[in-house]
Amino acid sequence: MTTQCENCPLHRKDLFKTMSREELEYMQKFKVGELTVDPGTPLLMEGSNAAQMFTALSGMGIREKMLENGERQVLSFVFPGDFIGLQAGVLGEMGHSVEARTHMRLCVFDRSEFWSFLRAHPSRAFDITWLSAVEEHFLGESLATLGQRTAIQAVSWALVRVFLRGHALGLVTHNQLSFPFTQRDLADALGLSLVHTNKTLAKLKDHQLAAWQDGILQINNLDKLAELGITSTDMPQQRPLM
Amino acid sequence: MTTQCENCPLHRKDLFKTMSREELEYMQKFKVGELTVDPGTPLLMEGSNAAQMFTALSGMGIREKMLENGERQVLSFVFPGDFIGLQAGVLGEMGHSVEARTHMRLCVFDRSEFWSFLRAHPSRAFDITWLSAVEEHFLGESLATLGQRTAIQAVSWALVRVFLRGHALGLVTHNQLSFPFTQRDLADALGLSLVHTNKTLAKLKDHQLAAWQDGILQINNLDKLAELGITSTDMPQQRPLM
DNA sequence: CGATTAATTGAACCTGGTCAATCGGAGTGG
DNA sequence: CCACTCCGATTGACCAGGTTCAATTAATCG
Repeated sequence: MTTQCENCPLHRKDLFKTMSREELEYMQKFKVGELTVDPGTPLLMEGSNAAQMFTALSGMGIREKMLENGERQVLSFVFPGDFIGLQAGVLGEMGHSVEARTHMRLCVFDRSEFWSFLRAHPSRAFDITWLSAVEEHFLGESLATLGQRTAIQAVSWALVRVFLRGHALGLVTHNQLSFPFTQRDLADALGLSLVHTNKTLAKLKDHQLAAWQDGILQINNLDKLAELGITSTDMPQQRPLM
Repeated sequence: MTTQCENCPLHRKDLFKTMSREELEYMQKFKVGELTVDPGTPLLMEGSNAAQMFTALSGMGIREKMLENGERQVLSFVFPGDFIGLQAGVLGEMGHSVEARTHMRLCVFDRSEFWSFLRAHPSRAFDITWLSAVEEHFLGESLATLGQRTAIQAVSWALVRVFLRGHALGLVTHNQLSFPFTQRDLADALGLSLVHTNKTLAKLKDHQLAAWQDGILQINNLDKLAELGITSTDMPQQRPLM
């Protein structure tokens, strides 16, 4: 039994642009079903020509890319509301893999109808482009992190970004956010070794800035953390939901 | 006197999808003029809400991002055919700056007409999304480079990518390509120090793999270089031109 | 209870950064 | 024409941020 789009728990959140009744109706038509997966389930494979695209409704995941020598780069963390599989949708091939890290519920769209959908609803084409531009923006920031920030700056930056995104989604209570990833995931996202990531996190805890244990990220001093990470505490702007 | 789109030297190149007469006509309408700039001219500023978007017709440039501590990250090199300013066009704010590195000629579009243009021509909306997805794909590769490749692997990867892009544009003669950037540009693109970038380039020259002097990049052994850079020699696929 | 996975910590080591000096070419002014 | 300056490239010496290796703890699970 799939949820009606009008009852979707996401599109009422402040982070997302409100959708008109009409928009909800044709999104409902575009939607072909729902998918529920367990932690560790691969959703899309790098290099694959997937037939489906998704919007994450709940749960979290990871976008990652493997090198031929076995090294892994984590590109970003997947949060509720994220659109997954755009590259397969337009390029016909994913440049990275996507994997669930928690139990996830996803809204499923059919790639074969993507083109006619965009053609019929140009405002949604614009929204897709918007999302893609935001992703590009974020990857640019990540690039600057790996290239120019030191380890402690990078970790601080990452925790701030994650926390703000979680906050915008209303997932933060008492400055705490569920962040169900491993230190290895974060290390591979920042291009740091696991050991050094661990020691850097320990430093942040010592300095009473942030603590991340048992899958819970607690931020004790967001402003100081942001300053250390050479970044701001601006909230993500409202974004469209697919 | 601006060039007619149908006489555009770019859209006949193999790298770009051929455009129908009809497409050429409405691109011609969308185009508001041409811009010619000298090396060093800033085209778009990070954080700005630019009124214009461009397609590079000739010359090369650089996309870059500054951190508040003064560090610079080069995101990518701009080649002929690149669309510039998508972020300003849809997000209303650039996440990076774009600067000319050579004399450049650019095709100019007006942002205020962007939305109505996309609405009127959904196939172009799709192409824009396609370009954005390719950019995202590339930034993902860059992230993997900064995060996972060693210095010599990173430099090799970069030279291979640049060379293949140049080759696809027909800019390569006798395995040589004009690559009018400084070692500092490359260093800031790869997150390496200038000194180490210089020494790494020297190694590649010693090993008879690639030489880059006086703005000319010469590749002596593309396959070996690609292998060292943990990448492939696949040519970029055909792309739309805006 | 053994096996597996994540986190943690110490110690040795090395890739790549920083500092500093030099060189060559291009432009500029006297 | 020469002196001077500026910029990019180059090289050597030293150093440190971060990696690698290795061992331990703790939690989960069949």
